[in-house]
Amino acid sequence: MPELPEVEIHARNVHEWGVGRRIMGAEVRDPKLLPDLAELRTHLGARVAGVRRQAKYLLVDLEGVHTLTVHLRMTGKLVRDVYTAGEVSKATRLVLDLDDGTRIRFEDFRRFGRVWLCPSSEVMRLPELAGLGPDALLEPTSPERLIQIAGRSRRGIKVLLMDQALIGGLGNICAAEILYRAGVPPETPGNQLTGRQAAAIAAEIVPFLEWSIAEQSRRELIYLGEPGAENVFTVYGRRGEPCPRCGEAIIRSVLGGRGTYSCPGCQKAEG
DNA sequence: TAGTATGTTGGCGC
DNA sequence: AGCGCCAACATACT
Repeated sequence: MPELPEVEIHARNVHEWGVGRRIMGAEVRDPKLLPDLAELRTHLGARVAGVRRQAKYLLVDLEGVHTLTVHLRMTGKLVRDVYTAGEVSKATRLVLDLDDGTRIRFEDFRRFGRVWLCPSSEVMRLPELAGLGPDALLEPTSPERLIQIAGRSRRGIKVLLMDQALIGGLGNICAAEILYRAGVPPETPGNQLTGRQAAAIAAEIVPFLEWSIAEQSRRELIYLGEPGAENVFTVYGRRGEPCPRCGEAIIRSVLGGRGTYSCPGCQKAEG
């Protein structure tokens, strides 16, 4: 269930596997994913010119100025295997075969993922991407901007961090972990955030993202909840466990309809 | 069995 | 307008 770090890892993987390679085969196994298979087929033979990430979107630029945009949503993954004729799992929604025998499969058992194909010049005009705020990693949020964003809203700071129109890329895990690092309670209304708190949050965003990317790059990417997954996070998914810093039990609450993990000892209200 | 799920959109009501 | 809440999407694991 990917957020910015997981999508970044996917982007790096697909870059490594695909850049300079020609896409020689495309099989859409779920028409709902990409109804216009014929359009994709017109790009067979095109080289992959580049792979980018914008917030939680993965952009595969094809030679010939078209871009394949992918959103993995909750359970999407792009995996590589060596070309084999025949069996593909039920979760496979798209198969791309490259000219060196590499096969890239889009696996997505919950089928929430989405793919778009459009001229590269129009990518950022897709309704889904047009409303995105600055990317959390590529265009770091300054304390000043965070104060500006937060000050206008009564919503909880965690909900604000997750609002893709304000900052692109942060999801439920990132928001919880960043607020834990910053020592700020997730329910703190934006307009009650102190300058110190805003500065602490802004200072933790990029370091957390870089840590998460590096940490999860060390092994095969397995989402929490999948068999064999290892929870590398400090508070997320750890209700009842002792905080490694203060020893108090991690609590779970609900904010904006999402499970929210925090440490009552380390994240105390100010002012 | 009920609860939970790292995402996003759209609707309803206050 | 802003905000909270809920359902929908579809499936698996505990």
